[in-house]
Amino acid sequence: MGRLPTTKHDRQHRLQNYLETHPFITDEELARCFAVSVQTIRLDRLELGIPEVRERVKQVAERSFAKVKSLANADLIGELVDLELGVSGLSMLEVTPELTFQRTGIARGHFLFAQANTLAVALVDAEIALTGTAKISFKRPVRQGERVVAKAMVKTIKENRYYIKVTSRVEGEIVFRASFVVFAVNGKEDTLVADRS
Amino acid sequence: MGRLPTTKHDRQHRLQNYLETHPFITDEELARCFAVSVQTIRLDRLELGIPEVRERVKQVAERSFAKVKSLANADLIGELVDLELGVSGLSMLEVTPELTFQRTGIARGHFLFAQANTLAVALVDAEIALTGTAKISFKRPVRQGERVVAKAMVKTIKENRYYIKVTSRVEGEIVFRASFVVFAVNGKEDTLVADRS
DNA sequence: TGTGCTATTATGACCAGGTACTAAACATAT
DNA sequence: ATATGTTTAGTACCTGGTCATAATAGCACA
Repeated sequence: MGRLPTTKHDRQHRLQNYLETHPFITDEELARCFAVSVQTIRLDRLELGIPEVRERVKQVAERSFAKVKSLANADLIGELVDLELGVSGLSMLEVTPELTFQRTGIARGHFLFAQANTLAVALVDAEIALTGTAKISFKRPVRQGERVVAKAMVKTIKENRYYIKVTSRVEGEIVFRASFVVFAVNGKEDTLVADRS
Repeated sequence: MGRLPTTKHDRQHRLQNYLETHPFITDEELARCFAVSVQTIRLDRLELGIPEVRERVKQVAERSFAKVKSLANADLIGELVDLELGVSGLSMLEVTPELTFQRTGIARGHFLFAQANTLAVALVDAEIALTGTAKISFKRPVRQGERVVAKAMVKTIKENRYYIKVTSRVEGEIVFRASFVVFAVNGKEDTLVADRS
């Protein structure tokens, strides 16, 4: 290699890193930013297989477009794999990095809760189901990459109150437990759902 | 107005709608799609104040980039407005459409839980804090547009266990209550956090 | 000292997807 | 026939590139 082995390699490295956090920057701006010519930047991109701005912007747009949709429309957290209305249900949740504390890689508790809660609510055979109370217990932390299987069972139904138990496991080991009281609301909202809108 | 009042107006309307669901389409493609010339499309965009493809793509990219970040990196759900470590804390959460059931406009319970839980965990003065158990109670449904204020108080600390109460209100009215037991974990993970990684 | 090698920069032709402007064709009501 | 609104066409120019070619700078090595 030449006499400036560090320089070029180093610059390309920094370029790559920089573009990950600033995907919307043009070659011209990059050139100014790295104090080299536009052509050098283009050569670097070529060698590194990095597409032009517009392509990068488009990629970001498409990817996060889909992501926002999937996150926003998630009426259900976790994938429903089995459901017998009013009786029992099963849901699976893959612990992706988004669900964890970045520092520790441990899943944030409320996602386990969310999985259990949405499953419990899904079990209820009514137009609208609202969680009333819950007792929950985290047995051990769940880490990135683990697959959480939540199993819900309806224990009792009294009037419009469903008593539901959920147990979440990772490879058979219990990681989370919850008992829910869920209110079934049909048609007009009753006193519980007293709101003035 | 002219003799084709429907046609033009109607086309522009459809154009606008179409672009909301397909923001990445070029004028040429639009022209083919609406069976008019490219110039007509450009005039329509001009009249409607719709920017060119690249600009639209960029907007989508920037907006949803930020959104994904804010959703994914939300180590904290809700905005922390006050915090006295180990004593008490206050957090606010604006109920946006993403947080609600689309059908009813009622906030999904796990977001209220998440707000309370992250607040409780934030209160703990330790390297890592993990929720152990919780009792929660939803007092009334919260709707889109409401602003939930969660107030957390540390009740007791026994060894590494924090007993924390959280009360969430909308305009003074209690909508949610929770009691948490949170474990403080410093340095090496102890038996509770028994994992084999 | 010249030769070779790499890295960098410059230059020009070309492209997509536009903007901005001018002009012409078309339809139709008065 | 003329005025009016709609649509289409054409041109010059812009940004942010690709691709190919060439010139230049810096240093090693024999």
